[in-house]
Formats: sequence, structure tokens, C-alpha cells
Amino acid sequence: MFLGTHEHSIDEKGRLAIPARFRAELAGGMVVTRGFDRCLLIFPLPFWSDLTRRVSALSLTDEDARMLRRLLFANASEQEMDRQGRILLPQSLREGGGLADQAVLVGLDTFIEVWAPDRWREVEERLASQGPRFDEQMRKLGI
Amino acid sequence: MFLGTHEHSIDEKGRLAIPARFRAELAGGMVVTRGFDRCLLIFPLPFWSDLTRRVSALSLTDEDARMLRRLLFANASEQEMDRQGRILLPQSLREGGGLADQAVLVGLDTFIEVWAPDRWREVEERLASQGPRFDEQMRKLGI
DNA sequence: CCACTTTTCCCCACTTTTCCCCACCTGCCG
DNA sequence: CGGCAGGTGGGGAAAAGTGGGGAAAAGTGG
Repeated sequence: MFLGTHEHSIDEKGRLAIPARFRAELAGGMVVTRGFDRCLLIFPLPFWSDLTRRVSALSLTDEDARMLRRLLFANASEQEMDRQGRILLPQSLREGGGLADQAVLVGLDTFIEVWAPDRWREVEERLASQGPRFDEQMRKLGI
Repeated sequence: MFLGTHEHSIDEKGRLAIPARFRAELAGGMVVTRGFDRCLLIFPLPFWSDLTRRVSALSLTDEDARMLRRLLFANASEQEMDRQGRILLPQSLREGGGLADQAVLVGLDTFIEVWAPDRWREVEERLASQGPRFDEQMRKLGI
């Protein structure tokens, strides 16, 4: 269960520290790839396998499905932590996420999002202002 | 079953004592997150898991679902009590709840609300003065 | 095919923060 | 008045985060 936001630095070698609370769940390996809102996604390997199975089952002829495949797989990178609990973010991914020397890791229960700090603050503001919009959604889910 | 209001201090390290009456039910762990009226919520872990299962099952590609996920999980924090029955409130949550050095814990049967004392007094006043307004709502609920 | 250069990446060490535990204080109950 | 339980504060040990050095591997040119 990944929870909370954690701001960490990315050092000159492109390494990003994983918050200690998240490490146990990623010990079995992870995949880093590009997300949907110019952020990066970190999936534990089991979650990733499940995701890829469903995406690979999609039609080859559907344009949206092809684009989804490219987004997910073309920039994906399997990573393991070094003994200090860090991973190396390949340059292509850092560019894709607009990341420089700081990153915000956001735990979303089953996976993690990685944001450039200023971009994440924008998302937070949108969340604060759009709060009421979610009431209905949550009611639908019975929450 | 959480009942009653309890005012406790938050010390310089951001620690909040859980009322002794509440501890047994939170021994298995808890999740602290932001509520809806600038208060914090404390859920026992089983209650939380039940709450989040449906959200985590939502689609990754749906924008509204992604925002809902962020709203719910980004400011949440899993906590356990120390031997003195206290939990640590991360700074982001203290800010989110407008909390300084005092907090009011309000037991609401299945979960707990945490309020800044002055804000809680406002709520109490509204309860006292607006009591009659709830008649119709309660009739709807069949109470 | 060999040697040199460059990059990758692993590990060590320092600094800061976290958090755990001990001890004290206060108020309630017997 | 003494004992106990709940609440509060502070000190110390352990862990987390960060930066840097060195060895191995990969890439490049002679």
C-alpha cells in the first residue's frame, strides 16, 4: 500500500531515492514508465505483469490501443534498487516527466506517480478547487 | 466503536496522543488522511481497506478516476502508535487540518475526526443552532 | 585484436531526520 | 493519603537521504 507524497532529490547521476516506506513492496523489482499527465509511473512487477496482459490482449487494429501500447512500453524500464534504495531514471524518462533535480513521489495505493515539484503543485491546486466534483463519483462507489 | 470528544495536545515533534478508549480498536494499524471540512480523518485499517478497494480498481486511463485516486491517497499516511499510544501527524496533514499545538479528537462510531479546537467549537455552535434543520434529512434516512 | 576513453554502477561514509523508549507530571480512584 | 493510569516532554539510538570515490563494463579508435 503506497500512501502519501514524498519530495526527494535526483542527483547528478540521475538517481532517485525510493521512500523507505515503499521499498519492501518494490523489493521484487519494478517497472518505470511514462504516465498520462506528463508524470512517471512506478509499478511493482506483479502489478505490471497484470497490466501488460490486459493491454496485450487489446486489438492491433484499434488506433487508441496502439497509442496506449507505445506510451506504456516504448519508454518502460525495469529497475532494481541499489543497496541505498535508489533507482536510476534513464534520461528519456526524466525528459518525459520534465524532471530536473527534484521529484515528488506520490503513493496511490497500488502504484507510484513521480512528478516535477511545480507540476505536482498545480495538480494539488486543481484537487483543492475541484473537490466538490468528486462527491458524486464517490457516492457512486458507495463511499 | 469510537465515541465522544477528547482534547489533546500536539507536541513539538508533531505527535498526537490517541485517547486510551480508542486504542484497542486501532492496534491493528490506522490510516490518517484529509477530510472534507478542513479536518483530518483516522480510519482503522480494515475500514480503510474496504473504502479503497473500489477506488483502486478504477481504470488507469480515466482522468476523473486518476484525480480521485490522488485526492484520496496523496495525503494519506499509515501510522502505528508508539508504546505511549501516540501517532505522528506528518506536517502536510497538520497544515491541511490547520492544526497547531492542540487538537480535538471526535469519535464517530466507525472512524475518528481530528479538528483544530476553535474550528470544532464553530461546528458545535452550528449543531446547537441548526439542530432543527436536520429533521427532514433524518426522516429521509428513516431515523 | 588490443588499448584507451567514457560511461555505468556499486559501495562506503557523512549528515540529518525519525522514532523509540525512559522518566516525569497530573488527576482520578480507592 | 497512596497508588495507578493516562498524558506529556525530552534524550539517545537507529535509520533514511545524499554525495562522492573507485572498480568494472561498455564503447571507440588505432
